[in-house]
Amino acid sequence: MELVLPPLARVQKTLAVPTLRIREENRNPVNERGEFVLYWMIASRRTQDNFALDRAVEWAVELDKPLLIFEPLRADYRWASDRIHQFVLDGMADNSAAIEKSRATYYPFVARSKKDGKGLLKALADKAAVIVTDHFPCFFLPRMVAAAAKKVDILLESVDSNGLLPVAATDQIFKTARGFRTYLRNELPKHLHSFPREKPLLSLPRAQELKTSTLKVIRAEWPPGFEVELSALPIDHRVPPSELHGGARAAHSVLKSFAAERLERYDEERNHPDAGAASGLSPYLHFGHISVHGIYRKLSEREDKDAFIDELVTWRELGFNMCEHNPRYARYESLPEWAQKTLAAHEGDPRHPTYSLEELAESKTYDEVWNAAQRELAVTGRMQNYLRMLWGKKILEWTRHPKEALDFMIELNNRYALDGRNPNSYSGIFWVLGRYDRPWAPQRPIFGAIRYMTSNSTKKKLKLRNYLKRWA
DNA sequence: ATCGGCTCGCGCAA
DNA sequence: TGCGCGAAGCCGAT
Repeated sequence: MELVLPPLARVQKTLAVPTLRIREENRNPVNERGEFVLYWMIASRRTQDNFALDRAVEWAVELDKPLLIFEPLRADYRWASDRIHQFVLDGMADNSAAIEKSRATYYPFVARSKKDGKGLLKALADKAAVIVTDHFPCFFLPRMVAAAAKKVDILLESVDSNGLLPVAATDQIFKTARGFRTYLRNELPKHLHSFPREKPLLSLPRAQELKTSTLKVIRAEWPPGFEVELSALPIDHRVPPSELHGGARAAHSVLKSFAAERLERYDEERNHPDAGAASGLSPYLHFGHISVHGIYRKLSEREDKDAFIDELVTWRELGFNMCEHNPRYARYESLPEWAQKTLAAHEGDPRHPTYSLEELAESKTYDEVWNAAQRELAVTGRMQNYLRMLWGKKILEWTRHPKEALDFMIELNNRYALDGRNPNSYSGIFWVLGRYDRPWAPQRPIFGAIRYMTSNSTKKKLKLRNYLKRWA
């Protein structure tokens, strides 16, 4: 049975940010003489339904200081590309428009070189009273926040705006969706009372706005802005921008069309590429352009919401649970025992053909279904959900070792997928190798007891004629 | 089109 | 200790 959640109207709500979501990243004091509260926006890149922003507003009210929202985009992280940059830049334009209308000040910053931006956070911190940032338990973000916490002299808090369940609610690592679902049924009602504000910027105090002179020197050294020539940046230009427009505005229009046109068909048709019943929200969730709370707020009254809510909450937050509590979430060794054992028993099985990473990247296999899925990924930054599973299973079949399959899946997914570098991407990739799954008979070459999938069965089972034509 | 068999760890009931 | 059951499996029998 799915996870069934109540309509929000039936939930009594409070506005304070729950302490479970707040973590002190260092033991430094608040600087009462600081000129502003600094919100360092790194994952929840939005101005609505954002506990971290709410927390920053709480500080601004308490200290009666202005709020500075600093949203940086680095160039030096792995997989930085035109595609990822364009999506984040789209989001910055929306954030700029929203913050312009408020009492807060916006400081978007796009690094022009790999070293550009070094020292900027510290420079801002030296003028600030307290820093609030986002807690995102994946990719390079936890390391970056920990390093920053050491470097600054004031209190740095990170706030978890990831899910309906705060990641700190439990230390338990769930091995199955079923177990997690059972846990959520009991636990989630306790957390639905705390919702982030729909319009937190309206709650800012009347405090004097930030004086332009305060940031004069800093602005001179690190010019703010989000209008930038992508070709001039030291990022991967092989991965072109997606046709998909990023940002909170686009995110809400996708949510609107999903609610109006696709949700009612979602349960029945989500697996069929030709049906176009997917939500399309995953890229926006990844970059924080929309939140699970905002989505739940919009859909909670719908009677046909359960199948989607199970994806959005049970499956999505299962991945956050893993990344938060198992720092080795991206390692082969984090697979369940039975999976490692059965894959090891078949290490010596012959594989043919095998493909190189770049042959796969360029869709140069013999398999038309697989090539289509990979082409969709490479061109759009997305891949139909059922095909993602088949995509991974075939990579396992076509590589020399399951560890190479894992490396290739991570590389291709993080390079091309807008929603790569995210807990859910790792769940999907590791599911291919047995995580959250069970053994399946009969034992097969290469796979052992790992669930086996084939392109022929997929073709029989799914409506994908148009999809194949489109990506041929 | 639908069904059973394949297989095993987890979590709950007893 | 036993038992039901699990993200979307595959295959062959009916």
